[in-house]
Amino acid sequence: MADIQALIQRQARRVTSYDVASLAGVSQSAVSRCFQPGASVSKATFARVMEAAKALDYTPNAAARSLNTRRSNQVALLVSNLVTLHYPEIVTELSRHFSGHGLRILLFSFTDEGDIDRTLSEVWQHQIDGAIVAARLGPQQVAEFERRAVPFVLFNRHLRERVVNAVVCDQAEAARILVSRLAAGGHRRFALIEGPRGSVVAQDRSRGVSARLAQLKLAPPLIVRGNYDYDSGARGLREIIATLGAPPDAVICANDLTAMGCLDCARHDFQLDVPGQLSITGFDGVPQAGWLSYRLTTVRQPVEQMTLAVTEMLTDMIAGGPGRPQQRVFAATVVDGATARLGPAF
Amino acid sequence: MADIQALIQRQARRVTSYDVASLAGVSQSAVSRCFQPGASVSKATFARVMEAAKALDYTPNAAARSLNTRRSNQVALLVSNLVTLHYPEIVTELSRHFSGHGLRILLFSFTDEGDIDRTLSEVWQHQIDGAIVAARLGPQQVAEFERRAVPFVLFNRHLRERVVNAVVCDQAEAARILVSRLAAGGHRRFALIEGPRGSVVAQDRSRGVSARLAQLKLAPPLIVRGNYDYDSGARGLREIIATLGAPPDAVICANDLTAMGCLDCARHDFQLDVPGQLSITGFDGVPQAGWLSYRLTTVRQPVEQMTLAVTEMLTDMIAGGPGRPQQRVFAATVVDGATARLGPAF
DNA sequence: TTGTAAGCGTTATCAC
DNA sequence: GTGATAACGCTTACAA
Repeated sequence: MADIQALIQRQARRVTSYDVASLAGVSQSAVSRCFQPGASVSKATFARVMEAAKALDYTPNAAARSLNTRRSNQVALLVSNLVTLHYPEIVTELSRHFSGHGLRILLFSFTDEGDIDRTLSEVWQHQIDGAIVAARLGPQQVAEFERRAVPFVLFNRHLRERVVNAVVCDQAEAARILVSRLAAGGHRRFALIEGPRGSVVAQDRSRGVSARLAQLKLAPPLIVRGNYDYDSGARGLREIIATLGAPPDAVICANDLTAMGCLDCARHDFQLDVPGQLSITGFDGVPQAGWLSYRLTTVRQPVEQMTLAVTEMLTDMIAGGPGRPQQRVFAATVVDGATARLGPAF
Repeated sequence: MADIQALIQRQARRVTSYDVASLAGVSQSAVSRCFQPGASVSKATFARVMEAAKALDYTPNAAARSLNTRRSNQVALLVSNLVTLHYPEIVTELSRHFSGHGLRILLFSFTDEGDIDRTLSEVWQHQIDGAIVAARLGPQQVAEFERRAVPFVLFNRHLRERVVNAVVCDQAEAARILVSRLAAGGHRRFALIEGPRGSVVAQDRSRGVSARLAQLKLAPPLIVRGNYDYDSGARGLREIIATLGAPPDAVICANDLTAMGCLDCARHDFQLDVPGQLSITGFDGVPQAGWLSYRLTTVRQPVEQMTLAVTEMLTDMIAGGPGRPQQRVFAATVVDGATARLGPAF
């Protein structure tokens, strides 16, 4: 008893496996084994060790463990804050999924995507077991991941140059389907409010739109630049109407946020009937798009499935070595809302 | 040169400070010093070491470092996903602020707040330097933080029993002001769509509303339970109207999301003129509340200031020991939108 | 099954 | 300013 008290006293100095060992009357390595998954310990020792551990409030020191296992059980999540604002759920979803595999998320977020190099140098300091990258990554940065043999998966990004591990949603295909159905609904004159220049996703969407319009022998869209935010919608629409002198048949917005801004501007500022006089569509399928005031016609990305795929890919790589790079592509689905006159899905 | 090549070859096995030392022709401890802030190294050695480090792509091993400094430079962020959905920005904001102090955020998120105990046992494994808790924490859990001498700050939570380190927004006061101005605007019959039972913030808001109404000698509000989400708004309003047989003068919603759901339901389903026939208010001041379709009358929490305060408090504690517990209270401000007839601020 | 002892890659404490 | 050397708290052969 006095023994326990003495040890508890020392606890301010941190309880180690030695303390537990001496209280339980076993060796330190026995204690260590008790805290490992498939160890070889007798029922009796295990019980005594656990009792002692509980009495002392002992928890293994992760730093020491990771020092010789060379695994930190930590995964870096690199996100630009654009991502967190649009899909707040992916951060917590990833955290939940990974914690099921005993992995924790170490967060690296940044405003300016140019900061990525500085961020990466911070990343290397931590002995992360892998990384999820939901931000722009250049070829030389990808090369650094490979040189350091750190498993990584890109989220909704890809490299044009070659295949790297990535989970993406087929944006161009989504755009094609959307345009097809709008065309089938009778729209002829299109405008497009683009996303920010730096975004590959935005580029894919824009290209998909233009490509499909060309295929259908329709006039190319009037393109104005946006920034993925709510205000871009109103700014974009004003610019479009100013340029054309009248509303087009349809405005395709780079994402839902922009579309909702555009919609509000069309209705409140221009008193336009949407979709009577003008169709407006978004991309993403965020929860707000479903709200009664919007019921936006959009294209939904299967975010939940995508985060699951990321988890699966990364944990596999961590467990079993590199394997060959693969890209998992998910299809988006059109959400037939109340802001566009879509033709049949044929 | 051959030397460098040999070392680079071995890099697959991980570059250590010894590798750098031997390449630079100095001792290992010299290398170590070069990577410490206020070390004592000559310009010459520093230069040579850095050159060698760059050549080998050396980065200090954080696990080893934290093993004997007893600091991981990691801070745990405990959030229920309610928080992340409502304030997606706080996660990235905290990450940004802390990274300015050389601290990284280790994310612990959970759906069910009951999971907190299991989560905490995971937290202790990592040698975190501190914790931010944006989730419900009971007295015994607070005690555990204290017993383990882990600095922590509660975000928008507090303990009824005693003062612990916390950054909060004065919800009750916010509710009082809101009710006062609604009363000054001529409202007499109030209804309240509450937040989830478990939320202290929601409770404070409810109590503030009831207390102020009582003070003003107005009838107590009709209270219906909600869940902080968009659907709660419509469900709540239907229940209120069913119970009263007619709309009240004002519906105070526990948060913006609920208020927007309530607003949409009032306008689209009940064809009510808001704020002509009915006033609706929220709490929080989320970005969506400002959108043209809503222009919600609400009460804004100074989230940015609050995250800054958290950062300051926690980094101070990490640097300078415990200090005495303090609570930093911020005031909310009424956002005079277009969904309620508010009286003067007097 | 259990104990002994050698790392893991740093930082910290000394002499020099 | 610099270089030995002892921690830090664990995992992991290897021997018993």
